[in-house]
Amino acid sequence: MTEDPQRQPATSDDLPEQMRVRREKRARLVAQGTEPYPVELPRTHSLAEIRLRFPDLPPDTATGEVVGVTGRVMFLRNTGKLCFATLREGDGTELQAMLSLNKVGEDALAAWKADVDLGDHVFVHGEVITSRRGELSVLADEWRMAAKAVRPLPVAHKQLAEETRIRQRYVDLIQRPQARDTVRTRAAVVRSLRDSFHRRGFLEVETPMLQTLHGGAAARPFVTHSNAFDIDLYLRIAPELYLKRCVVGGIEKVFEINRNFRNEGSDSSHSPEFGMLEFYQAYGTYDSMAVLTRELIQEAAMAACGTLRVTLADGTEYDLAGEWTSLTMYGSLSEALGEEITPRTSVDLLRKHADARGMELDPKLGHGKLVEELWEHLVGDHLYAPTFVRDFPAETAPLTRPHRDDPGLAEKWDLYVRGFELATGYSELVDPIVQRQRLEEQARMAAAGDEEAMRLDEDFLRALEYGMPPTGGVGMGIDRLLMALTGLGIRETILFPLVRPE
RNA sequence: GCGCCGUUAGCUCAACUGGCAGAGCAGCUGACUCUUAAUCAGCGGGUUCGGGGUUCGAGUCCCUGACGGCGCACCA
Repeated sequence: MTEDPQRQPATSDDLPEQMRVRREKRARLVAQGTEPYPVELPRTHSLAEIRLRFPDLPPDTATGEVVGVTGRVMFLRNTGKLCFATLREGDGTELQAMLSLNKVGEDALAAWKADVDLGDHVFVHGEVITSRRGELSVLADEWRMAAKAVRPLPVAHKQLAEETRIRQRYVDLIQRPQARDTVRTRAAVVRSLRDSFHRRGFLEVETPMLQTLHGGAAARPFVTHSNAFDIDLYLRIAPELYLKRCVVGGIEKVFEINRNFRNEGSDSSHSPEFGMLEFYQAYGTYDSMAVLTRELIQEAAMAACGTLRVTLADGTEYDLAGEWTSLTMYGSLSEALGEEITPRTSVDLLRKHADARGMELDPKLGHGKLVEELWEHLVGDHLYAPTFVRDFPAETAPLTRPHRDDPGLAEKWDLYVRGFELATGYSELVDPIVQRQRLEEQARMAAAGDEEAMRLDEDFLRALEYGMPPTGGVGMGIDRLLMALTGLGIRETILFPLVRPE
């Protein structure tokens, strides 16, 4: 490996002044035999434990309770003989440390002033008291460096630039309470989903991320290569075909929470890698799966927000309670167009409606895609309250069972929330002969250059041939569920979204 | 992929039709035993994203590249 001349170790002369100063402080600690990064500190309580234990002390109280605490220094107020610092621990809990000359001694006080910067982790040992102004504090009789920060924190009172927030999420997490809240909300949602499934007897599985064929969705995949097998592999775009193999094998209530990868553009609601939940239930239908989906989301909202009237990032309230609206794609589109649209409506007529609304659409689109495009433009983009949109054009859902009342329709719904698609559910196609025909058609489209068309997965078809029970299936974006519950963009719900290298 | 906007001190941002590159916070030195984004006095800190050009003179104008944001297209 060659050395990049730009990345040679910076001499201290090259560093910004503030980093140079902090490195010098670290070096001084080492030189005088003080470990700037000690392996262990005699911490007795978290800051939160102390706050919990002494919630309401009057000003100027001495408790007699002696503790050892740690925290990151977030504010410093050094006066001549009495110093104050605000310490913060990981969850955002803050506690004041006080260092007075007569308690901690002249040398320790001088060292505090000389060595401690904003951002350092410190250990403070002393009595729990309240200051004259009533601030709960630890009055130090000893302090130690717990971890010296050699890079200054950004100014705490200005919002970080969005790019910096994403590239240096660790700083965002230090500075911004909502960044920490989002991580906790996500954890609460994922945990709630797992709890909900376990209560209902579902089994969690993990299926391949590296696949020899990509399938289960219409999307362009990432390609990688196995040296040992000397074959190209795809990062999965969906777990669907493997979860169906599970159902064939008798795992009749199954779910997976894992990442999907799609080699497509990213924006405020799309990320190249995203969290996906898929679940399948033998003898379920798209109707029963819609009920289960609503329950999962409502339970997740209760777990994460404590209410079904969730408050979004912009302050508005969003109500997830009760039953949700349900409409059909063709019915709502007919209403929006003022003209009856059915699976038999001609491509020419659909295109005429699109042209009349100035929509520029690929001339190769067939009936199904045109209906979906028109519907999204006229109806979907405006659906704010949670809404199930039922009965899609059959041709755009190659893994879905034909509708029991109309073979031109598929038993498929999309759940729309705040103008975006949150989840999609199906009565799954289990007839191996029909499924083979559908996938052969997809393979012809792929051969004709459609990069999103599915490939013919012989092993999947072989599994279906052994007999798959009637099954309902659902896919739901985890990041999108977070977006629905918080009102944030997808790059805020993902802790470390993909960004170009600096 | 296309269009528009942006990139200036550690951080957040100013700088008029081209004319000495600034502020707040942070940092350094000093003062202060009850502060809360402490205060007061003083001081330092810049490859104005990179490369090229126009000009007596470029943060500013032109060309080009990188990165980012927004809109459109594709997608969930």
